[in-house]
Amino acid sequence: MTTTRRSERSRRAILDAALELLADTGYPDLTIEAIAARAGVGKQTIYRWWRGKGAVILEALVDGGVTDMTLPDTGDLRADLRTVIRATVAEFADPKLSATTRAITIETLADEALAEQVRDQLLRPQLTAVKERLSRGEIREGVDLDLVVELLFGPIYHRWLLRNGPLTEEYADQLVELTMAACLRNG
Amino acid sequence: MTTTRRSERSRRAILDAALELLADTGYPDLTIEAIAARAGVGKQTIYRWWRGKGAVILEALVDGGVTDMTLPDTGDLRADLRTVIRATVAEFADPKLSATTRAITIETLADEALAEQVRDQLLRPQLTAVKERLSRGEIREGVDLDLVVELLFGPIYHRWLLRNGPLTEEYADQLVELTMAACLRNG
Amino acid sequence: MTTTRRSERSRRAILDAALELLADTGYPDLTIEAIAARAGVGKQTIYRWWRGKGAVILEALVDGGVTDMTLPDTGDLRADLRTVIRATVAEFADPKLSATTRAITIETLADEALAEQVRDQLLRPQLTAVKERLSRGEIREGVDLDLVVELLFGPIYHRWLLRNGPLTEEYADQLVELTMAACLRNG
Amino acid sequence: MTTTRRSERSRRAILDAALELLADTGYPDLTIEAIAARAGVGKQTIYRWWRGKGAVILEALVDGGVTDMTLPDTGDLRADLRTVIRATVAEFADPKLSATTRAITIETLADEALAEQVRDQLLRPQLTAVKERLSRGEIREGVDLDLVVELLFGPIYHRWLLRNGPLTEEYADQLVELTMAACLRNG
DNA sequence: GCCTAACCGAGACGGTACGTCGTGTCTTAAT
DNA sequence: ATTAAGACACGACGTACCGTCTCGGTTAGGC
Repeated sequence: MTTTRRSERSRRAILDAALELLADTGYPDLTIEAIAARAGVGKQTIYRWWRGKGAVILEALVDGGVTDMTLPDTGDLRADLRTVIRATVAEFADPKLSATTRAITIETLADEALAEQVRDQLLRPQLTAVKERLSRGEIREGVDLDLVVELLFGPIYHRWLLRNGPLTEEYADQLVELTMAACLRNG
Repeated sequence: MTTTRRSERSRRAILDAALELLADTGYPDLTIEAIAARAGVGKQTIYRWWRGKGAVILEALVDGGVTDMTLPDTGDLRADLRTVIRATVAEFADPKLSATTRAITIETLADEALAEQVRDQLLRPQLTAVKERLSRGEIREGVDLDLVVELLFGPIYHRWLLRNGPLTEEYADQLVELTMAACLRNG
Repeated sequence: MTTTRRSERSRRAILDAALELLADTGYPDLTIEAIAARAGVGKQTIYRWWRGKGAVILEALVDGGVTDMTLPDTGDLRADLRTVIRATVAEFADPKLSATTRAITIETLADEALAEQVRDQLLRPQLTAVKERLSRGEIREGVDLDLVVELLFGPIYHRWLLRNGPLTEEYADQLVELTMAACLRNG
Repeated sequence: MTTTRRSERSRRAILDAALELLADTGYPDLTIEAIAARAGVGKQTIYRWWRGKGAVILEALVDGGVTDMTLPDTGDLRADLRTVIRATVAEFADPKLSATTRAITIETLADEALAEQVRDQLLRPQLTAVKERLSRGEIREGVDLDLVVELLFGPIYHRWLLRNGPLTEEYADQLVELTMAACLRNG
C-alpha cells in the first residue's frame, strides 16, 4: 500500500484560505485562483486533491466541525425540540452563518456527486439525531419519523431559501407546536 | 422628454432563446453570449434591459405563464390538497420541469433583488392560492395559515433540494395526512 | 436646383467639438460618438455629411484657417526662407500644434481619398507659396523647384515623424544653408 | 526568484500569423483576436508579452530581418548613393513593401515608446550606414552629416507619405544630384 | 401663413473587437 | 513524487464604438 505524500501543510492552508475567502467575498465570487493565491499554493495542488471549489468548501466545513450536534434529552420531547429548532432558526437567521449554508446549497443544486457527500456528512447526522430523539417520544403509530423530521426542517429551509418571511423564535415555537400536533399520540 | 423605444421583437427573441437554451444545456452552462447569438441579437441589447442571465430567465418563465395555478375546490379540503401536493411532488420529481426550478433557485440564492421578484411573481401566487383554499376549511383556531402552507411545501423543497429521499405519490399523501392532523379542527 | 437644408448650427458645433476633443484626447482616441455627444448632435447628422472622423477633422482644420500662409519677400531669398523654415520647425516642435499634423498624417496614411483633399487644401498652398518665392530667386538652371521645396520640408517631416532628433532653430538654419548651397547659382 | 518560461513556439506562431494577416488584410483591419486565432493561441498570451498590435508587428518585422542593409562602396560616392536611393525609392513605390512601412509609421505616430524602438532597431541602422559611407567622401567641412542623410531620405518620406508626386528613378537621381551639390567639396 | 418634406436630437439596434478573468492542463525547478 | 509558480489554450465576461435604423419634434421652403 502506498502512502500519500500529500502535504498536510498545504491542505490546511487551502482549507483555511477557502473559509476566509468565503467570509470575505461570498460564495459566487469565490475562485480557485484566489484560494491558491491566498493559501500560497499552486493551483495544481488544489486540482490534484479536489474536484472543484464546492469540494474544497465542503471539506473545509466538515473539517471545521460544523457537523457536531448533540441533542438534549430532558424527557420532555416538545421542550427538547423547541431548543433544537430555535437554534436552527437562529442559525439560518444569522447572515454570517447563513452564508455557509448558501454555499453548500448552491453546489448541491449543481452537482449530484457533491450533494451525496453533503447529505451523508453534514445533513444526515443532524436529521438522524432529531429522528432518534423523536423515536423516544410518544409518537402516534404509523407515522413516518423521517417525514416528521422534514416537517420540522423543511419549512425553515423553504422560508430561508426563498426569503419568504422572518425567521424568529416565535416562528420556531409555532413550528414545533404544529408538528407535535401532527404526530404526538395525544394530539 | 425621451421615450424609450424598446424593440418587442428583440425581447421575444431573447426570452425564447433563453428558454430553449435552458432546456438544451442546463442553467449552469447557460451563457449570455449564447442567448444573444441564438436570438440574433447584440449582447448589449441584453445587458441594456436585464441585469444578468438570472433576470432573463426569470422574465422568460414569468412571461411563459408558469405562474398559472388554479386550485380545485370540491368541498373536501383533504382531497383537494392531495391533488395539489401530488402535482407539486410530480413536478419536482420530473427532471425536465425540475431544471427550471433549479435555475431560479440558484439565482435566488445569489441575488437578493432577484429573489424578491421570484417571491412576488412566482412563489406568492401559488402559496396564496393554497392558503386561500385552506381558509375555507375546518382549521383549528389560532393556527397560522402561512405556516400550514409551509408545512406542505417546505418538506418537498427540502427533500428535493438536498436529494434526501424519493418524491413519490405516497410521500405526497403522507405529507397531506400529517399536515391535516396538525391543523384540522377534528385532528 | 435644390437648396440644402443643412443646419449650419450643427455643422459648427460638430467642427468645434471635433477640435476640442482632438486637443483633449488626441486623435487615436477620438470617436464619432464623442464628437456627437459633445456637439449635442445626433450621430446620424455626422454620418450624413462626412465620411468618417478623418473627414470631420480635415474640414475642421481647413475651416479653422490653418491654411493661411503668406511668405515674406524682402529680396533676400536666404533670409526669407530662414524665416519660413524657422516657423515651420517651431510649429512641428510645439506639441500642441503638432497634434494637428499628426491627426491628418494618420488619416492620410490610411485613406487615399482623404489624402487627396489634404494635399490640395492644406499641403499644396504652402508648398506652392514657397516654390513661388524660390522662382524669384537666383536658382541654378535645370533645378526642379518642386524638389528644392521638398529638400526644405522633407527633412523636417522625417525628423519629426520618426522623432529622429531635436527640431531647433539651428537645425532650421543649417537646413536652409545646405539647401541654398544645393540650388543657388552662386553656390 | 522566478524564471519566466516563455513559449518560443507561441512567439513564432504569433509573429508569423501577424505578418500573414498584415499581408492579407492590411494594417488598419488587423486584429489581435485574428492574430490569436490564426496562431492558435490564446489572446492572453499576446497581451502578456506585447503592448498592442503595433508592438507585435514591429517585433515581427525586426525578427524577419527587414533591418539588413549593406551599403556598396565603389569609391564613387555619388554612384553609391544613387544605388541606395534608387533602391529606397523603389521600395516606397512598391505598394506591397510600402504597406509594411505604413504600418510602422502609423504606430510610430501614435505611440512614443514604440517610436523609440522603431528608431533604434529599424531606422538608425539604415541611416547610420549611409552616414558612415558619407564620412568617407569628399564632404565640405562644417557640414553636418546627419543633416545630409536627412536631405536624402526626408524628401522621399515626405513625397510618399503625402502622396505628393511620383517616386521614380529620375526622382532618385535628381535627389542625389542636388544633395551632392549641397555638400560635396567640389560643388 | 400653411403644408410638407427634409433635417434634426436621441438613442436602440446587430455587430465586432476590445482587454480581463477564471478555468483546468501543462511544464519547470526546487525540495 | 509532490510542491509553488505561473504560462498556456480556451471561452465568457461586460464595455466601447461602429454604422444603420427608427422615432417624434422642429424648421424652412414652395405654394
